[in-house]
Amino acid sequence: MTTHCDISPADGCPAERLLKALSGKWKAQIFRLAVDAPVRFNALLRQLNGANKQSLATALKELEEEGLLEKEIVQQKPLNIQYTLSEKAKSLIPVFRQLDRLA
Amino acid sequence: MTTHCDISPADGCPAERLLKALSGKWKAQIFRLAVDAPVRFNALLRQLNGANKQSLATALKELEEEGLLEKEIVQQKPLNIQYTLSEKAKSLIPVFRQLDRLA
DNA sequence: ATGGGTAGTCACTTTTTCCTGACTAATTGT
DNA sequence: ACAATTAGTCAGGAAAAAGTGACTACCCAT
Repeated sequence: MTTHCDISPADGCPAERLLKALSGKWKAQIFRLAVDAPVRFNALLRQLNGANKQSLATALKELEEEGLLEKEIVQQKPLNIQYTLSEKAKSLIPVFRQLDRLA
Repeated sequence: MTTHCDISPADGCPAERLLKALSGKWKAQIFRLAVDAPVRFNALLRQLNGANKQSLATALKELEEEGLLEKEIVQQKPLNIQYTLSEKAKSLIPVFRQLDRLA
């Protein structure tokens, strides 16, 4: 076994998992917006030109499931929900910046 | 504009491009194998269980187009082609390792 | 000349992903 | 009461990605 992380198991090393987690449509963009500020459903719908409810809902749900975004109900009264980057996600930011420089 | 790289243009920042370039099926795995040694078509077909010619051909072509892999004809006589990581791709390895640690 | 290796391509089917439009359910403003 | 906001869901269709099996073309060993 010469690879730095095993190849056989159903699905790969952490980096590969992350890659997959960010590979659906809109996901990378949502992540980038979330770097700057918490994101919200309808706001995203307006910001991301061409996006639709269904795809955004799926993207948000999956980003949450992968532990990159955290959903929080800010207010119940006038319904207000926001998604923020998890600590894990925040720790990835410098790495992505580095990628921006190199790629 | 608060984003660290512009959101509007057809397709995003370098990191996002890279992400997309590695998001097709088998691509990440091919990349990982190529880190250890040059890869070859039929060898990949055997190494990557479940992979098929068509998908590998596409993956290799696209990785090449994105400037991550370089195709070289080692021998013409008994046909022998290999794909190696480009310099750019090699420069990304430490970043991916970091990702492995954090993700 | 038959079988096996190299590296693919081509047409077609299946699977997955994405998009569309209608609908829910609650709150706020006019 | 009515429109608009919030955040979604659901069924169905279109589009994109992936897989299948047959085929090419060339080389080498038996």
